[in-house]
Amino acid sequence: MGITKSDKFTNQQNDLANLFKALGHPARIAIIQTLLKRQACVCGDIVEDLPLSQSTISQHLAELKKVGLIKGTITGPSVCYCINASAWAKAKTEMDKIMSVLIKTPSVC
Amino acid sequence: MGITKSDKFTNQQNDLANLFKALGHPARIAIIQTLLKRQACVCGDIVEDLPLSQSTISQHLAELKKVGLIKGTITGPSVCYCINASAWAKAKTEMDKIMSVLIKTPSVC
DNA sequence: AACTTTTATCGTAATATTACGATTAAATAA
DNA sequence: TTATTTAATCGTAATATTACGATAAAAGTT
Repeated sequence: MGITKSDKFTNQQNDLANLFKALGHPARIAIIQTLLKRQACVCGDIVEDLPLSQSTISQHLAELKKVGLIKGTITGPSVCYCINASAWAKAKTEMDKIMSVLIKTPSVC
Repeated sequence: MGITKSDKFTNQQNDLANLFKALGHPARIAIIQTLLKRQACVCGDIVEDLPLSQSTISQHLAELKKVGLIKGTITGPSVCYCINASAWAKAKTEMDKIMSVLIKTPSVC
């Protein structure tokens, strides 16, 4: 059918998947890197940096904002975006939780 | 258009995005967790554990295998899947590289 | 008020993903 | 050889994502 059966999985599984999914596009990785590079992080700056149209960038920003990894503050006519450090810390904790076990798992086959 | 412009981004950005993307589905998170729980990790066991059909599970396994996070060994008529610990270690290193900077980034706005 | 700048949203088209049943292929068992 | 078992692949339909141009909305400027 093509619809992801979120209801069949736990909240923990869905949340973690949504977090990974938000980072599962090169443009969104690039946006994060741009936000790191520039301290002043106006939307227009990102559009200048990336080879995508303004509307597409806006969509990607919305997805990152949806999972809370970035936040945007309206400053006059423009919007200042930046990393939401506390959300990243929380995300890292969740990822580390599963990752630290995984790297220690012996390969049985 | 709807096609991801991979060619416009760096290999590092594409690789990292592909890694995250592979983990961006609750079924694939669940599969990883099943592989952790059971040491013997025959495909059929996973199908029993998850509320998805055999063919769908097989597709998800293929995606995880594509990015190298799991490996499968043919043992008779069945296939034994398991975590590829070294690939996870590499993935964790890549993720940590960007994550550790992010959690220290002050929120300017 | 009229204009400009900036970003979000709308409408759309193209591609990708998800899911399932049916079939195939490969190995074992009878 | 002929089943049987197991997993991958094929065919398909439905939904989601990606991307863009055009338009709208909101704030500042003249």
